[in-house]
Amino acid sequence: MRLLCIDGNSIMNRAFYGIRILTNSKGICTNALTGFMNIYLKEIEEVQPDCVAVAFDLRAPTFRHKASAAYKANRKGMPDELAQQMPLIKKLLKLLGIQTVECEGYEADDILGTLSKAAADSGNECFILTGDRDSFQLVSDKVTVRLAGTKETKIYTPARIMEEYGVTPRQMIEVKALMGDTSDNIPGVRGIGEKTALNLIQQAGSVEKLYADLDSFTITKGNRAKLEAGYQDAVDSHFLAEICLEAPVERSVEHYKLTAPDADAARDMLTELEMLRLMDRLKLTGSSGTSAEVSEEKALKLKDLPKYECGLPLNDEVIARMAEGTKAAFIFDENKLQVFFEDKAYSIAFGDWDFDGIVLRFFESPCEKTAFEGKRAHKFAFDNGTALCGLKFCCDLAGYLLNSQAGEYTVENLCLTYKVAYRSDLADYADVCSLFPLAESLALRLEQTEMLTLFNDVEMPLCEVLASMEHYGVRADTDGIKEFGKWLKKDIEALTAQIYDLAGGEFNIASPKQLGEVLFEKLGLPAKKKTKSGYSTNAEVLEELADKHPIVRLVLEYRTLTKLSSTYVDGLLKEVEPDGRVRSVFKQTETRTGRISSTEPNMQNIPVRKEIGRNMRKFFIAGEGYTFLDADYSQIELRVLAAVCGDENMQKTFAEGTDIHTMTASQVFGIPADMVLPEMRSAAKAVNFGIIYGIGAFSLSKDIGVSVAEAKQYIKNYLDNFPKVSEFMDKTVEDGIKNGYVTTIFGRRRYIPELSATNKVMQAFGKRAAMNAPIQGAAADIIKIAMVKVYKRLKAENLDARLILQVHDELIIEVTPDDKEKASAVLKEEMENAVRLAVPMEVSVGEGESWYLAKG
DNA sequence: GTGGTCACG
DNA sequence: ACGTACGTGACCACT
Repeated sequence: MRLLCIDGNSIMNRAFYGIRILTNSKGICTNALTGFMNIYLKEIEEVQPDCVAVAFDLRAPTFRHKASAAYKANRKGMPDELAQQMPLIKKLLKLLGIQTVECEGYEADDILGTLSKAAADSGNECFILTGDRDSFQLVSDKVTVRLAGTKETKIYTPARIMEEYGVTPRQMIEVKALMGDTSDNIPGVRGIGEKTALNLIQQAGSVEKLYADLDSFTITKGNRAKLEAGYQDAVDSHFLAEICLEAPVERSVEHYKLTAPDADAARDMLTELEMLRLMDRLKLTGSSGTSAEVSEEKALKLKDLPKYECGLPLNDEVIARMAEGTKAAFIFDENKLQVFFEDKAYSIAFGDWDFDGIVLRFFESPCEKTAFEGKRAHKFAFDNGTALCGLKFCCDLAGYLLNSQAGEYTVENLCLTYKVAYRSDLADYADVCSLFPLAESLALRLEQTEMLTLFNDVEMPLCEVLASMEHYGVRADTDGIKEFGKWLKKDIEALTAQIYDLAGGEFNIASPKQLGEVLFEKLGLPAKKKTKSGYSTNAEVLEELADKHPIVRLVLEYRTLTKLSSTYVDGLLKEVEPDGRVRSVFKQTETRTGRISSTEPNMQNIPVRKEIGRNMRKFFIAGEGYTFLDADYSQIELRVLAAVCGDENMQKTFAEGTDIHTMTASQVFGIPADMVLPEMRSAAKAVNFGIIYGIGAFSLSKDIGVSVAEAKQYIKNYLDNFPKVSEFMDKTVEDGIKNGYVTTIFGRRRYIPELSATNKVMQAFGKRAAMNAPIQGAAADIIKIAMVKVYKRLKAENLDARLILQVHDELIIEVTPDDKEKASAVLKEEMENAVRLAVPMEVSVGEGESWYLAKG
């Protein structure tokens, strides 16, 4: 059996300091509870224990099993806010069927020690979950310590401890006896720190052996004196450092088996504490009308589905019954089509007679359709000169809206999450058989979360638009790309030779490791930053070294050219299809903010900022008899910010069409707009970006090359001058912490679990993500809405024009010269009027036969 | 498979 | 004392 022993005090402590104070409406603190349960649930998932024991300290003033009367007397008492939560966590754990253990006169550590030994002795596996390193001495073949740490849980086995400290787990006691532990009030030998203590124990093996023969070990004079002076301290500390393995607690592992929770009582308690997210995660929700119950009925209905009705052949006779008003669910990939219709699962596979014909006739049938990844079907229909009819619901898109960071949207995962029966025994048909009840459960959730409109009006129609874009693709000038590639390769060869020459030998310039060795060791350049695995050699570091040695410039140049050559020239040529076009895949369920992403090839990161790279865009050309229109939103994110926070000054600037960065500069620097210098404007621009990203003084200072103090001042000036922005950001973060998610004005949600992380760095990240998501997300919503409208208008007006690319704030259309004026007007109009906000949206349109030319 | 780097909005 | 702006994807080296 697997026993998970948790150091309750230590984990509560970590949780408390990891999350800022949270309270319910009555002022009861809940942050440590939240943090504890987050860690607990994650660990349960990873460890999969059969038994769990949570140990707590219990201090009795009168009795101590350890000698020192002053033992831990001066350990800092815990703050009230944490102390209040201790009885709550104990109560909650009991209600959840988890055993808690406390023992008068013993610390949590002693209980962990006793239980881990008992478990190991009876042949079971034990995992100790704690936030501090005191328990390392307990590690053995059967006992693993899981250190709930800053970034993630670190796992300590005997080998890991040997690797990190060079001693055995038991020797950790000896080490601690020498170095002491201030937080545990173990004195240790005065003046001996961790390094020395480890070194001595590595040599001697134990305190006893060390003192038995101080002469036979390598010890510096000073340390020798310290050791001689501190003998008694070492002996006392050794006693204190050793965790007790004999605490009088129940030692049978069986005793700690997880039992069924008292769901009603737990629900009441969590309702009282207003910890609804946790309730949801513990799957305690649902006695009254939530999705769980509704789909429970569905689950029953699904189970009635007889197995033998799966896998019937899909033929025209069946399709003929799919009249208007009937409903079908389907899953399609290029190799097969499965359809659930009239309580039976039908199927046809590639290679079966008339596969394409039957698939297309099904797609054209007027029945109402529910699908999984319906974009594939749209694209297949377009590729075959027809269209998919009646698609009402894509489960993957619904799953994405409900939680944009769920990762993989598979039918099975969604069924699991949204409580729909999944019949694995139906093998290949399990997915399609679950689709209807799944869609129903998802639709209900969309309604509850107020995202049904976003789903029906934006994401569903958009998947057809994306399929159409994928269908058309973009024409690529392969000869042009190849020639550019040759030119690049020649330059790269010349650079390589020069670099080898300056380095005094050949090496792999593309290897950061080898490059680091050459620059910082062989050539002795000053190393600025380090990464986990060596010297940092990124462009920022190299840029600073550019004056120090001629090789640095060449390396930078080499990087630029090889990037172009490998990623863009070679990478792109691989993706060109026989008809001379590249067809990127636009992913609709990938980003956490609501943006779409582009792969194979990524058409959203084709170079533009520097001229050399920008040349790549000359090779994306309009098809024969067509030209490009390129439209982009001007400062869409700042406009969104101005609109949602309600700052009149910003709104006025956009309404009047004056320059936002100049206006910001005049506010930040406190001077009239006509006195703003170009440097000031560019600093203000950086501040504006920073605001959108969730600002930090350090990064801003780095970005614009001023001191951190100055950057701080800029930010302060900004927030003082735009108090509405400041309020909006505070409110957003607050909402994020309260709800666990933030939303755009269109209702798109982003859950931000990092906000309740135990780790400060992660939490800070959570806050920045919370501030950014409503802005980046709303901008994504707007262009998505525009795409749907543009698509419809181009069709309705019968223009020979089609959307082919989207780059976050930019749309590209391929159009005949005859229709370009009309299409241009449609593009501008629909983009600018996609939504009505407190500030106008401004769009500029360019035209040209290549992407390079069309983008003004 | 992960980390480093760099291309884009 | 640490790490450091939001969101992506592709390529290379290296384990």
